[in-house]
Parts: sequence; C-alpha cells; structure tokens
Amino acid sequence: MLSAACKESIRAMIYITHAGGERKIIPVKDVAEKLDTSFYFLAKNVQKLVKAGLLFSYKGPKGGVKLAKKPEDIKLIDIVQAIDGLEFFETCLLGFKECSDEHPCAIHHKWADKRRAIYKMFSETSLKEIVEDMEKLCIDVIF
Amino acid sequence: MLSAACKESIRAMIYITHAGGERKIIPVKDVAEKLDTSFYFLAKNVQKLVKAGLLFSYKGPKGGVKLAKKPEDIKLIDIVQAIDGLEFFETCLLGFKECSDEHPCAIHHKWADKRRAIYKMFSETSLKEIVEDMEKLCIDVIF
DNA sequence: TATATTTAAGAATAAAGAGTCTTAATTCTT
DNA sequence: AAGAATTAAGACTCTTTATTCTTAAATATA
Repeated sequence: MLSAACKESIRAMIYITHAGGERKIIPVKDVAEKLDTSFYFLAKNVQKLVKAGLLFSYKGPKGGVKLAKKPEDIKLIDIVQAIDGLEFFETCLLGFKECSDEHPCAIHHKWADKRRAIYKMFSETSLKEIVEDMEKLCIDVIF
Repeated sequence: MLSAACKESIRAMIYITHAGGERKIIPVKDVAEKLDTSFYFLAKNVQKLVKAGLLFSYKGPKGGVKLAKKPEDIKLIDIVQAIDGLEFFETCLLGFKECSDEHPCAIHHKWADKRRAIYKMFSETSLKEIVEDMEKLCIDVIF
C-alpha cells in the first residue's frame, strides 16, 4: 500500500521530529545512519519532502534539514501525498475503470468505509502525536 | 495495495462466476475479451489461480476454466493470497523491522484495527455475494 | 580566499512488476 | 490419424520503482 520510499520517509520524519523538530538542523547522513538505510535513497526522498514544504534544508557544513512546520501540523497524509500521491484513496480497489459513488462496483461501499477510515487515521495522526506516544511508551523512536 | 495482477484476477473470477460458475467451462480468451485486457497477462495469472485450487482448467477445444469450488466458498482473500500473498497483512505499515504486537511502533495498534477490518472484509466476501449483489443492483458484472 | 561539508539534480544501474510471445502438451472434432 | 483449439511453461521485453553514484551549488569555518 505504501511504497518503500514512503515508509522510509515517514520513519525519517519521525526521527527528525524526535531529534530536532522545528529547531535543530539534522544532517540527512545522520538520519540515514539512525535508520540504518541508504543515504542516497533517503536523500532523494528528502528532496521531495523539501519540495512539498514539509522540511527546510540547509546546505554546507552544519547543514541538514529540519521540520518546516510544527510537528502537530504535519500529518501522515502529508508525507504520503508528497511521496506516493493520493491515488490509492481515489481509485477502485478492483480496478473497475468506471467505478464511482454513482456507479459503484459490488464492493465499492464496503471498501469506501475502510478506505475512509484509513484516510481519517492518516490525516488525523500528526508527527507530534506519534513521537509523544513512542516516548511515553518507552518505545525506541526508530527500530 | 493490490497489484494490477490481483485486481484483474478478482475481476476475472467475478466474471467466471457470473458466466459459468462451477458448471460451465469458460475459455480464458473469452474472459480477456470481456475484461478488455491482455489475454497473455490474464492467462498467466489464471495459472496461479488453478495452482491455488480456485479454478479447474481444461485443455483443448471446448477447454477453458471453471470454478473449483462453490462461489460461496471462494472468498476475496483466497484470490489475494494466490496472486499477491498475504504480506500486506503481516508486516508493519511503516516498515519497522521489529514491530509486532509485543513490541509495537507508535501506530501499530491504530493500523492493526484498519488492517483487521480489511482482512475481515476480504475473508467474508465471497464471489457468490459479489455477483448476486451486482445482479441485484443491475450493475454490469464487468465494466 | 580556500577548503571541507552538505544538499540538489540528474545520470546510471539493478530489481521487480507488468505485459508479450513462443513452444509444448493436451484433447476435441473430423 | 490429423488438425485445430486451448491451457502450461517459461523466455523475453518493457516499464516502474528502488538504489547507487557523480557532479554542481551553496555555505560555514579556518
């Protein structure tokens, strides 16, 4: 459902929120190390997050990225939209080309419920909430 | 979430149920024509459905496929499992490697709800129900 | 100013998924 | 028995996604 790039981007955003938030600049290299992933791959996805207005970036020594908004104002759906787009929430589960609310396939309404619930969860869950929950539950923010 | 192959396979199974069910043998070529899709691609996926025990196949003139079970006994989840596998239902939404019920990530429980609801829907919805609904609602079985 | 550090951009490569084709095996019909 | 129809199997190509790398641009610091 989420691409590898999108999952990694969300994990990265969680880490950035935890480690620096809106204040401290974190080098992408550090993020890649913490996530135990490819710097190259991560850096490319981070560029999309910058273009989408979710991160500010700074070049040069002491450079890196930080949140462009308050953690409570960045929702999971924003990251999904920036990386994968919202096609998942807009197309028929079975690929019927003409399926719509007015001309539904046989599982359209059942699926619409589930999809709406997922969309709701993604648009209500903020980075702030995630990070606070993880800290509260003594869960490693990244693992 | 579902691959193109899986969506098409479900549509094909719906059509086969509608057109022949357990009784009548339908050539894959006819299915491809009705679905307005590639015979080659469909045929390859149909092979998986045969191997998974969802379809019987018959070679030669008058050959084709028919359901290997009663339409009420074939659930969407069976098709998903045959084509895509169940990985979606078994792995962390964010790709945290060690995420589990015992060691959950911050959205594990929220997501587990949604995923369970989807699984439930997929394992409760049978081909019989889908086809009957479409016929009842005067929806083209394939469109 | 020179150097080192870091992101930006895009090229290059690898892997996976999608889609096509060819040949073999089977089986109905004549 | 021969020919035609149909699935089975696997090779092949194309597209997309994932991943790596190279070069350019920006900037802090000595």
